[in-house]
Amino acid sequence: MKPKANHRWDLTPREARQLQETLRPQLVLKPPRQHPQLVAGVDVSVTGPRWREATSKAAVVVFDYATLEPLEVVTASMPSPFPYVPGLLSFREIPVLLTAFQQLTREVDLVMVDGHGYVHPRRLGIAAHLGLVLDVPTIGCAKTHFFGQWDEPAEAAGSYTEIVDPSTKPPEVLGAVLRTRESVKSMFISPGHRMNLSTALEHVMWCSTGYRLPEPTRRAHQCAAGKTLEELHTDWQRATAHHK
DNA sequence: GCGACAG
DNA sequence: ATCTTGTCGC
Repeated sequence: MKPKANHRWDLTPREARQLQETLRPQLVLKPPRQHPQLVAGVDVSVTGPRWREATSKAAVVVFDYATLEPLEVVTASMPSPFPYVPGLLSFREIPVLLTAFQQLTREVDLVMVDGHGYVHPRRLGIAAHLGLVLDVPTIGCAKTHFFGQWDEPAEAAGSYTEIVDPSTKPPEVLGAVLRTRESVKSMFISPGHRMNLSTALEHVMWCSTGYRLPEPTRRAHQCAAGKTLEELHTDWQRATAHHK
């Protein structure tokens, strides 16, 4: 998969925020009609104390949507191009992700990103930004709160509450806090590009197979740490056999 | 000015 | 994100 609308990434924080405002109106908050065939999970890890000497490592894992069988794993590595700045995570993590995506032999239908999407001060979290660049449906799936107000959902799996921005004229619904599994810490879900909230929640629940993190994100995190496709496939076969 | 702040 | 050990509970 290659970028369909790439742009410069070596920007100052101020320029980066301006670019986010420029890209914002290009977001499509409507999902495709047909169900996805291939879903990908992505994750980035950064090593090193000072970002100018740090290395970014990315992993992209592709699954068959219907069975969640892992089909392909690609990784990439490069010097960290940007420091961590709240609100500008995409400028730190997307460059190495694009390098990984270019190695993919398949065109995926859906990408689940480790971070927020529409839940963002300028509605352009990393999931939304990546979706725009690749022109692919994306979902933001974050482990912690970043922006907006919300209440804790009930303990049952599938329970959720809305995340709203109270500063808008009427308060805008940005995403949802979702209990992916009973009695675990909830996840922060929001649409990225070519997606809406209700469909995003359905996809995340479908991909949540007994762990707090949905399978694509959980596996991508493991692969960024060195796990191979062969190991993922062995795990999948064991889990599939045990589930029958 | 103060607190919050994805990964 | 990363630095880090053992420990409580289903």
